[in-house]
Amino acid sequence: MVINMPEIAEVETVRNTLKKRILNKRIKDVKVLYDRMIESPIEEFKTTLVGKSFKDIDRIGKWLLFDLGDYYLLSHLRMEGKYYIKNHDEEINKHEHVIITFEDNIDLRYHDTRKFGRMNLVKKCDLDKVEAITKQGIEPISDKLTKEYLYDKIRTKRLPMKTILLDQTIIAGLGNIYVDEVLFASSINPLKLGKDITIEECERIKNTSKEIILKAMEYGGTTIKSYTSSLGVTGHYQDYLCVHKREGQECMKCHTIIKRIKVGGRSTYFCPNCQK
DNA sequence: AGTGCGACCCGAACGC
DNA sequence: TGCGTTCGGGTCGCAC
Repeated sequence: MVINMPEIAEVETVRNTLKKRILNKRIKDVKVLYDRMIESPIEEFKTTLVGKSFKDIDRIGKWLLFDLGDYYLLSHLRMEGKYYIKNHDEEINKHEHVIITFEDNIDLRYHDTRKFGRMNLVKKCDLDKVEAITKQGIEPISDKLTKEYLYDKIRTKRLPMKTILLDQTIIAGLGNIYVDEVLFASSINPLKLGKDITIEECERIKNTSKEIILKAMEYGGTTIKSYTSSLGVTGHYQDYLCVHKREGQECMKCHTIIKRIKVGGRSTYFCPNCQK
């Protein structure tokens, strides 16, 4: 099984890798093969990009921000979005939906099997009007993520912790896989409600989410080196997973059988003994 | 306001 | 190359 959900660590890896390959090259042409992927008007999207170049690539939560000088190209990979660098004369794959061609006939191609990813072009001065960006919470790797911040955000919520940790406006960047791992590492049951979480548990969440994400970022950085044709995510970090996708297997800590349940419509894996 | 849930997609897995 | 159905994943928008 290949797990390649782009969560924050994978997006960071894509960002770092793309920065080495596409910065400061003039964009010659833009093709959009699936219009709904682009939230801006298509013609405006194309004409704004052509002639410009990417000055830098930033990241906020799971969003990539391609810096065009006066504009940002915002890109969210959702579940299966990937970027490829290919020669312009290579055949177009049926899942390649946006093709950005540079003046040296190298393409940056956005590939998305599920067509869930989204792109948007915004003027830099309008970035503070894009709620998807401005509402992003604090990242696990940030020192601003404190137990007090977390406690204050969740102490009145009647939602399961699984759902709360998936809320990008509280902690930005955790997805279904890492949330399961964070809750296991914190010994917290995924169904426990936010209002019942103690400040000590908030500290555990803060510490484990940082550790897990830092480790995943480090691992993503090493994985990418073996990558040749794709700048997407290989996702070999399943080697490090303790509970996610391990239903029926023994818990690494206590040998209890890992269970799978649905929480808020999402598959959730946990150890019934370690996470009471 | 807070919470719940369907829609968006389509390949893989599953059921027969 | 069997075929129809179900599932899943992040996020948004709508209903209550």
